[in-house]
Amino acid sequence: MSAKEKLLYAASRLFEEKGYSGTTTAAVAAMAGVAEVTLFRHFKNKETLFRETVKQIQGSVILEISDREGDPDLRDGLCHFAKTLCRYFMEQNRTIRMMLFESIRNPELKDLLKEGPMRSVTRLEFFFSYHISQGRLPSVDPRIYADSLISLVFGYTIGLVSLKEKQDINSELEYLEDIITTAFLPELKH
Amino acid sequence: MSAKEKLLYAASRLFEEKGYSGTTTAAVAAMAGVAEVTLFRHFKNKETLFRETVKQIQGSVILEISDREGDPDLRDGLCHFAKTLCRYFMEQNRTIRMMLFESIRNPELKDLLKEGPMRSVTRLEFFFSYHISQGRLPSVDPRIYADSLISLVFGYTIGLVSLKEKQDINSELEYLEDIITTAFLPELKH
DNA sequence: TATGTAAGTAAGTAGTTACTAACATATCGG
DNA sequence: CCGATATGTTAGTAACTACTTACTTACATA
Repeated sequence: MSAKEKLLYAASRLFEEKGYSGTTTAAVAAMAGVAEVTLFRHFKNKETLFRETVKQIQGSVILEISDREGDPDLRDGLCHFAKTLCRYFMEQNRTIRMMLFESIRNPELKDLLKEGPMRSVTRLEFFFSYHISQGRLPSVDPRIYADSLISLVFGYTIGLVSLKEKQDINSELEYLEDIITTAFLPELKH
Repeated sequence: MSAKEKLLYAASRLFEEKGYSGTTTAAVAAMAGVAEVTLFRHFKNKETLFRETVKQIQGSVILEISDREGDPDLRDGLCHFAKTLCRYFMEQNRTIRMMLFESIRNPELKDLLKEGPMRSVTRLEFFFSYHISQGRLPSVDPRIYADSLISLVFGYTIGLVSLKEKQDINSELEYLEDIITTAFLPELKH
């Protein structure tokens, strides 16, 4: 692993935990096991390091949720989608929370934040428009369904990790399934 | 206004915008218009100032959402609740995002975060159990309904303010109403 | 053998940061 | 009016912070 890679890896862990101003260049270099001056040879300044770090964090996001797009069972597809998204938000929750905060002062981070969730909105829209075309849902703008499911899962997961002491992932996923079949599109239940 | 009050007010604005490590005691004192040493006479250290600030921020939260608890119209009550909550999350979004981030390193902040949203969960539970008792909803645990509505509104609002460039509050509230009547409990629609 | 490249070491700069000490002044209740 | 309490002023400290400079080492390639 090159020095630059080591620095980016260390930086991602530190920025994620301590945010921009809580992270020092000395700490990043130390965690990467390289000299601090090497950091400044690869990155013009701390700000540049932060930006490049954020880019590669978000670049590593792979959402493997598309494999149910043509699922014949709407309810199953929905639950699968929700659970996958929930797991993703859980894994990335610290990065997300950090970026949610840093984007207050650095609005261009919004674009990077969008890349993750927004891509899933498009995916979900396809999913819903397919099921609408099959007559399984009333023919309204599929974006409404997509937005609401993503909002629901996002809110549920971030609330979960931010408020609860300890989480048992499996029981949380089960509860999420309950929520979806009971309150979200309950007409699906039977 | 006493020096202490001025300090707490300035601190709340700065911590909310820049977080803990982005805020300096000098800046707080300057914004409050008092000498920095006065800050340390009222608060043992920066950490204490932060904690007391956070306490009073959350202490000022008044949720006036209870006035529809016995509403005969489930759909109207729900929309009213959701909109009120949405407005609250919008107003408080920077504080919420800051605390969501700071609670990564300072887990005791979770308790303070809970006070706001959690109180509304209880309120909502009453609302739903009333309508369940009236036979307007299937008799499941009302907490499921409460959790999902709060998750939905929370996720929607935080997503909104964090991703969108400019928000027109009224059209966002309308869209939220669409979401609720279309995707959340759609059986209410008629 | 010569040269370029990536990394290290060591030292330092200029500014910031949380926090303290000592002393002076203002304000206010009794 | 007195005395206590609150606040200001000034100065300082020790550590930290982002970033720079000058020079060195190791290795690969021409």
